[in-house]
Amino acid sequence: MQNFTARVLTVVRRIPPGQVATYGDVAVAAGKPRAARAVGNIMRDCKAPNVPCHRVVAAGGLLGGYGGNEGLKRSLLRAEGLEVGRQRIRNFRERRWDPKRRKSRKPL
DNA sequence: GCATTGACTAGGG
DNA sequence: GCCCTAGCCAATG
Repeated sequence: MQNFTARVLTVVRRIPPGQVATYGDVAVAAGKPRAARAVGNIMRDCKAPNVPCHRVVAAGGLLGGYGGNEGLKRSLLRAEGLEVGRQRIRNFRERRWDPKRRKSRKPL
């Protein structure tokens, strides 16, 4: 078992390109469905380069933030094939990462 | 250990 | 569709 932070980073790392997850989704995948806020705080640090923090957005498809460079976040997401509006992702529902699809662990 | 902060979320007006 | 409020959690001083 690792710290919540470590789990969150691991989860975010598993988000494939072209897809996005909300802070709440990440929190759920990390084991604490109510820690969306904490997830945001952890992202804020975002010191791990292997963690695509720009793929983590707010609920409803809102962009959320990006250390003050939210414009950059829009560009990155758009570059991955997402339809980003002024402050919301249009095809968010289609591009939302499915945490249930995490690594098929060979159910036997 | 307590108080404050913050890339959050859901609900009500 | 927008603004405000209450709840929740980890990190930091």
